[in-house]
Formats: sequence, structure tokens, C-alpha cells
Amino acid sequence: MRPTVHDIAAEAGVSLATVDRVLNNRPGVRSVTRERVEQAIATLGYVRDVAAANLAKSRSYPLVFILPAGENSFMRGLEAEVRSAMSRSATERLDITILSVPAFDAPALAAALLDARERRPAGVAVVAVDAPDVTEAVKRLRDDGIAVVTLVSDLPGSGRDHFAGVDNVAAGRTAGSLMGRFLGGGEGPVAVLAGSMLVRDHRDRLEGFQAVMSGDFASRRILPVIEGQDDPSLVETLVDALLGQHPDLAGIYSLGAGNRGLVAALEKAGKGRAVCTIAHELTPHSRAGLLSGTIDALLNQNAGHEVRSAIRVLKAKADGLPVIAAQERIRIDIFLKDNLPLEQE
Amino acid sequence: MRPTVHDIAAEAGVSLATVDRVLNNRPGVRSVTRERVEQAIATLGYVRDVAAANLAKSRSYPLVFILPAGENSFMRGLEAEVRSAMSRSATERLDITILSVPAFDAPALAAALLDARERRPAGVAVVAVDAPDVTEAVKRLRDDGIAVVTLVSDLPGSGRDHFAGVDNVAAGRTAGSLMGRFLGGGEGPVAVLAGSMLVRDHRDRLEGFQAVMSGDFASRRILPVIEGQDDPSLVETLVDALLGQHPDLAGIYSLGAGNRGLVAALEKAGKGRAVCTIAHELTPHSRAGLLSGTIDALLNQNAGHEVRSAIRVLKAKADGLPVIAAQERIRIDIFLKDNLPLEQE
DNA sequence: GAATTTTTGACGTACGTAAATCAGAAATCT
DNA sequence: AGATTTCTGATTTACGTACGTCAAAAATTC
Repeated sequence: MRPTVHDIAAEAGVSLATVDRVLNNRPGVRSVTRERVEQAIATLGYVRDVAAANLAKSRSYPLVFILPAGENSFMRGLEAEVRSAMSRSATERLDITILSVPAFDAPALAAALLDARERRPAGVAVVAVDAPDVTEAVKRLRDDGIAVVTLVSDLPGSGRDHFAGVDNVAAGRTAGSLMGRFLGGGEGPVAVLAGSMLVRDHRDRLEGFQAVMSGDFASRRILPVIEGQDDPSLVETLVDALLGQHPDLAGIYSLGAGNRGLVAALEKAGKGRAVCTIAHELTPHSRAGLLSGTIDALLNQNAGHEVRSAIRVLKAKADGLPVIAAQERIRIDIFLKDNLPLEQE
Repeated sequence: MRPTVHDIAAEAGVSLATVDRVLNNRPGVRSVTRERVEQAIATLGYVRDVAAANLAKSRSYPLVFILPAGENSFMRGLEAEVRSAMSRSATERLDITILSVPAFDAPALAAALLDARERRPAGVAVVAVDAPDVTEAVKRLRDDGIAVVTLVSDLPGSGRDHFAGVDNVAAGRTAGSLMGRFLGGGEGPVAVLAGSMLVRDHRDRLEGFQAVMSGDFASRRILPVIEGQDDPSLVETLVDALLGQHPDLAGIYSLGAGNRGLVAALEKAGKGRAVCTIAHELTPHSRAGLLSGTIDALLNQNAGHEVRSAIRVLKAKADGLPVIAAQERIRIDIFLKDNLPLEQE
């Protein structure tokens, strides 16, 4: 049987109250006594029963998630994951509020952060837009002792506690490697399609992609970046024009959202197979594109993992516990049509 | 405040005991009363507090893991994951025993299964070898009401409750797609290196690989399968011979273990870059091969996910609860040198 | 050595559920 | 109607920890 506080009390020859004081770092224990108790904990190999502890504490963690509004399938999937976490709030003692703000809108995001602050939560998770007033708002939250985790897109220099998302430079590099190898030795330029250079994740992906292309596949010409605002219809218009201008286009790297428009434009022009297309995020549209052969490879960040990691980190920070960085690292998934997970996941 | 059993009792106008009988499917409740209680549960939105329930039950799950012995890095990593789960046994109420058997040895495995049976565990997880006496042993475990999960390599037809591993046919297909695309239009044959055709996972990978190669890249010649018994030194000898026999070799698909020998042979022959190499499982050796450029792509199954999934399923089966299949699906990771996770993970 | 402060012990209640016991009520059978 | 079986209620104890109160003991200061 595993040892309990009672066993420690017996082993150390002290009372339960003293054991409790030591375990929870409460004052009023002489250092010699404290050491005796710690010795007993060590020899018995006592591990606190978290379930019982939480039950006794009946602690709860009020958290706020700030997510961009709009049709972006990835973001809606992210929201679904947050709601799924809310449904588990019973067992995990969470009390989650979701705030919705327009995408790429720094003032609105800053306002939402201050709104979140008013609610005095234990922590806030936010999909960041890289702007000074957002950075400032995050700092004010931290000054109030509220833990802040950036989600999907980071905000370095804001003093956020943690970033729950993938290494986007590495993602861009991976896209570059795949593009270069898939294209082989042929001719024709490669286009890059982003959402907006206002968000850090898109800038990082671009940086990684360009680094690999100019390093390992230097002969390949890269066209200037196109910004589609993650809007399917705008993306479609832009890609229509692109295909018209560059009939010899060899590849497209879509590092943002709005892939529905991209797939539509390519298929309309009959170029689904001819152009090597690498995109981000597994959504119903990008899945269809991959299965039809229009998209050749998909890089993905698992929204569920990110949300769960953000919650774990916020809870840990709220309790003043350390975060195991390695455990919270989010992987970059690569999907081809052959290793696509089934729909219902 | 979230509702408790007391609230339900009050709402339904019954006693705590009756609520408990309904919640735990115990007999002794008239169907009309049962319905009243269920109605109250629904209207109040009651969710059982698992922490408190487990605390009260002080239930524990004795499980047995049967793993192959030997130097195979992936299997050692798998064992490390099981041990890490054991260290969490405190909080998850697990009581895990590990049995070790020689690799690819069906009689030894069957004996180990019967040994496990003697221990009367709630469940057994086993890395299966596909042989009649193993199938038979699994059936006997099931007849005794012991849940059985196959791990990494499946055993269809044995009546096992679940398979915790990747879709190895899809993994083979993915390897085929990557191989075909990376090679482009050049000449030269492709070799396939397996561990043993006695295990299902290797057979499945081969099937998937051959299907894609003969379908999408039909002009490419595939050499007969080489069996290296997952043994680095044997693999090295075999690959030495292979490279001698086929100076124009374009690619190698290594679908088993022993990649240390493969990398050594390729680098010795100065063919690290020239031969497109796709292998399985991220280990210290395969990681080094990927970083040096000798291995071009790595397919991986996350041992930690598999072990945790196996445990979840065994617990659920032991409690007679349903398993959410989608949640237990293990993904096939693709790693290039650009998206390799850091060492410490 | 008396007064003061600090440390420790003893004890109780709470968290939400499980599970057992015993007694009484209701339904079913003969 | 009486006997039997089946349901239901009331109550208690337990799981392992948190946390508070109060009093006693020990250490420290003067």
C-alpha cells in the first residue's frame, strides 16, 4: 500500500498537523523538525495523492481564452477544442470563459485583454497579434499576477509565461525541404501565400521557408509574398491572378489559412496536379484538397494538444509550479494523403 | 456550484442510497424510481466527480506488459515509457508488472502470456508475434475475463480487445509516396529491408509500400525483401552485400529496426547522400542518421502515446466501459531533419 | 526564573463518492 | 391473508488530504 500522511507522521514521530505544515510550506515548523519530516517523506517514498488533495481543496481555475472570430476553419477547430476542455471542466476543475475578437485587429485584442483582466482569472490564453498595445496589455495582466500563455502565434518581448504552439521557423523549413525535394530539378518559380505579416507565426514560417530554399535549393526562384488575409475569396482572386501571370508556376507554399480559395483557383485552372502545393493546418477543406491531389503535403499543428498544453501550463503557473518544457513542446505534423487520420478525429 | 449526489437525491425525492444504486448500476431499484433519478441527473446536469469516486473506491488496476528483450532502441524506449507510467501509478492507481521475452520467439511469448495469466491481472498489453500458440494463449486470457491489448504489432483473429499501434499499411504507403516523390524520375532499383516476416507490423508495412510503388511509381524496380532480424550487425553485413551487388541502388526502405547497421554500411560506402533512405522509429541512431543526411525521412510511432493509450483502454475494459476509438488512434509521424523534435523529449 | 514568542499536537470538519448494514415498505406469490 | 421476495430509506464509515482552531509544550528573550 502506498504511504499516506499518517505514515509520515508516525515515521517522523510528529503529528499530522506538522506533516501538513511541511507538505504545504506553511510556517511554524522548526528547521530540525522540518528535516525529520522530509527525511520520512523520502524514506517512505511518499507521493501526495493529487486527487484527494484537489478534492479537499476544491480549488478551481478560472481561465480566459481569447480567440479570433471569423470563418477560419483552424480557429474554429481551436475553439471546439477549448469547448471540449470546458466540458471536462467538471473533472479538471476548470472554469473557462471564451472571448472572441476580430482577426488581425490589434486594438480590439488589446481591449479584450483588459476585459479579461477585469474578470480576475488565474490565467489567460491568447492568440496574439504582434503589436505594441497588445504587448502592453499582456504586461499589465502579468503585473496583476495573471498568468498569460500565447496560443498558436507568439508575442516575444511581452513577458508572457509560455508559448503554446509549434516552432514556426522549423515549420517553414520543413515546408521548404519538402517543396525542394518534391520539385526535383525542374524549372519554374515558387509562390508564397501568407495571411498577414502582422502575426508572428506567418512571419516565422516565411523566414524558415526562405532560409531553406535559398540555402539548399538556391536555383529556384521565389516570388514576392502575397497576403490573402486568411480570406478564402480574396485568396481565390489572388491565386487566379498569380496563375495567369506565371503559367510556368512550379509550386505554391500557403503558410496561412483560406486554403478553400487556393484549392478552388488551382482546380478551376486545371493546375491541381501540375503545381506542387504545400499548405498548413488540417481542416475539412485542406483534407479534401489533399485527397484530390491538389495539395501535395500538409503541415499541421494539433489544436487539441495546444489547448491542453496551454491549460496545463496556466494551471501550473497559477499554482507556482514549474513547467516541464520538453513535455509542452508541440510537434509539427506532416500529412500526405497516405497518412491522413480519419475524419472523425 | 456543480450538483452532487445529495442534490440529485433531493431533486428526485429519494435517498442517497438509491441515487448510488442508479449511478453504479446496482440492482434493487424499481424502473419508475430509476427513471425519476435519471431525470434528476439530466435536469441538474450532474457529472460524477471521478476524483472523489476513485478516492472512495480506492480501486487499483493490476496490469502486465509483455515486451521483447534485446537492444532494439525502439523497444527500449517503449519499456522506458511503461516505466514512466509506473512512476505515475500513484496518481493513476496502476500496478504494472513488466515481463521480458526474447524477440520473434513465439513459444516464449506464449509461455509469458500464460505466466501473466497466473498473476490474475485486470489486463495485459503485449507486443505480439503472429503465431498460432500466441493466438491461443491470448484467447485463454480473454476467457478468464482478462482484457488484452496488442501493442505495436497486432494479432488479428486472436480476439484481443484492442490494438494500440499505428496503421502499418498506411505507414508503408506513406513511405512509398515519399520514396517515389523524393526519387523523382531517375533510374535505379529500390531495396526493402525488414526485421522479420513473422511479425504483423513488418508484413503490413511491406504490403502498403509495395502497393503504392507498383501503383503510382510502377516503373521503379523493387528488389526482393531482405530480413535483418532487427539486428544492427546482421543488417550491416546484408547492406554491405546489397550495395556491392547493386551499385546503381536508388533507395532503401528500412521498415524494421537495426538502423545503426544500415547507417554504418551506407556511410562506409560513401553512399549516405546518393541512396534515398527512409526508415522507421526515432531513436538516437536514426536521429543521427537523419541529421547527417544519410536518412532522408523517418516514420515514427510515438511510444509514449501507444503506452498511454494501451493503459487507458485496459482500464476502460476492466471497468466495462466503452472505448472511444477515434481518441485511441495513433498517428504516424513523419520527420525530416527540419522538424525533428529536440533530444530530451 | 518569569515572560514572551515560537513551535507543535490534538482534534474536528470538509471535499464528493462508494459501499455496507439494517430496518421498514411495497409488491408478488401461494 | 400470510409468507416471501423485492425495493427503498436512513445511517454510518471510509478514502487521503486540506485547513482551521485551540491548547500545550518548547524555545527564546529579558
